[in-house]
Amino acid sequence: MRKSKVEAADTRRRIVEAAAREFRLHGIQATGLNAVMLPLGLTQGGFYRHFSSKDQLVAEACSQAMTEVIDGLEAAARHGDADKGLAAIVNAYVSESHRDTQTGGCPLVAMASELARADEQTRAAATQGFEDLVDVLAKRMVGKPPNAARSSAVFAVAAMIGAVTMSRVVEDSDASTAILEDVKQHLGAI
Amino acid sequence: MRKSKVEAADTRRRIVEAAAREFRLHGIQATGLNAVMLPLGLTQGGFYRHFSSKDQLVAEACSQAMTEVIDGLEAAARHGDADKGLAAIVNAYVSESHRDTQTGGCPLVAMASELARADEQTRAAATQGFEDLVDVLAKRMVGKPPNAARSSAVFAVAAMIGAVTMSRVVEDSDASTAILEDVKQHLGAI
DNA sequence: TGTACATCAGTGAACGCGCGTTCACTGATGTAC
DNA sequence: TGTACATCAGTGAACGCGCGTTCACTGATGTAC
Repeated sequence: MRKSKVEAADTRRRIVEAAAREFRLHGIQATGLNAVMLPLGLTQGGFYRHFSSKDQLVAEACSQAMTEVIDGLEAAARHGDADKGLAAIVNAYVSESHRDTQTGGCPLVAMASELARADEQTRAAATQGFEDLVDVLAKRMVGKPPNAARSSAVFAVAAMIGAVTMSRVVEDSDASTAILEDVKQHLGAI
Repeated sequence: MRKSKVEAADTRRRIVEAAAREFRLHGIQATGLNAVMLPLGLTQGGFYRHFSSKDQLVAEACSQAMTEVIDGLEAAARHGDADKGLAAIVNAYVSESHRDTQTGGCPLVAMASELARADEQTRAAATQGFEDLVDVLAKRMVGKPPNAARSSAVFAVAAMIGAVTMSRVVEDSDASTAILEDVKQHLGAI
C-alpha cells in the first residue's frame, strides 16, 4: 500500500487543491474531509498522513487560493497597456465572471465570515493574501507617493471585496450586476 | 404547560433576538438550535412550535439584525449636524467598535459568506437589508441627482462592508485599524 | 548489487459527539355552550 | 358566570446522520548492511 515519496507529495498537493476548490464552493464548515478525499479516490483515514488537522488544511487551502487569485490578476494586468494594469485588475476582480466562479474566486469573498473566526494560521494566510492583493494594486498607482498609493489600494481592495460579496448575496440578477458596475465605475476615479 | 398567547409571542420574539445575536457571534452553521434555546430556559423540542425550520429562523434573525443596525445608524446620524449625517453614519459603521461588536454588528459582515449560500428567504432578507443600508446613505447625499446618489451609496456600502469584514480577518491590531482609517478617509471624499 | 528489515502512505472500521427534526406526552389556556 | 372540553406551548427522549479524529492493519517503498 505504501506510495513513493513523489506520489505522496503529489497526493498532498492534490488534497490542498481540491480543498481550495471545495472550501470556496461550499464554505469551510460545510465541507467535510470526505468531500475532499473521496473524489480524489482516497479515504478519510489517509488524510492524517499529510495534515495534523482540518484546520491545517484550511490554512494551506486559503494560501493556495490566494496565490491562484493573485496570479490571475497579474496575468490580467499583463494583457493590456502597462498604464491600464490597475483598471484591468479591478475589472477582472469586480466582474460577473468572478461572482459566478464557484470554485476559483477569491477566498476573502468566498469564506469571508468564516475566516474572521478561523484559527491563527488561517487568519495569517488570509491576512497575507489581503496584503498581497493590496500590493498588486498599490504598485500600479503611478504618480502617487507610496503611502497614498497603499492607502488608496487598501480602500480599493475593501470596495472590491465588498462588491463581489454583496453581488453574491443579492438574488436579483440586475441588482447584482448593478453593484459590480457601480463599484467599478467609482474605482475608475481612484 | 401551555403558555398564554402573549407569553408565546414573547417567547418567539426572544428566540429571534437570541438567534440574531448568536448567528452574528458564531456564524449560522456553527450555532445549533440548543445554543439559542437553552440560554432562554427552553428546550429544542419547543422550537418547532414557533418555526418550521432553522432556515426560517435564520431569515428572521437576519431581518431583525439588519433593522437593529439601520436604526443604530439613523440614531448616529441624528446626533450631529444635519449636513454631517453621512459622515456620522460612515464613522459609526467603519469603526473599531463595530469591528469588535461580536453580537450586535451588521449581519452582512458577520455572516457574509454564509448569506451568499443561504436559501431564498434569507437572501431576500439580506438583500432588503443591503438596499435599506444603501437608502440610508443615498438620501443624505445632498446635491446629487438621485441616480448618482444611489450609485455612490452602493459604492460606499460595498467599501464599508469590505472594510469591516477585512478588519475582522486581519489579526494585527494596527493593520486592522489602518484598514478602517483608510476607508473612512477615502469615503469622506465621496 | 542483493537481502533483510524498518518505514509509512493509504485503508476502512470505529470512537464520541452534536446536529436538525420528530413525536408522545403534560397541563395550563382558551373557548363553546 | 360556570363547566366541559379542545387546543397547543413547551418538555425531553429518540431518530438518522455526518462530522473530525484515532487506530490496527496492509504491503510497497526505502534503507542499512
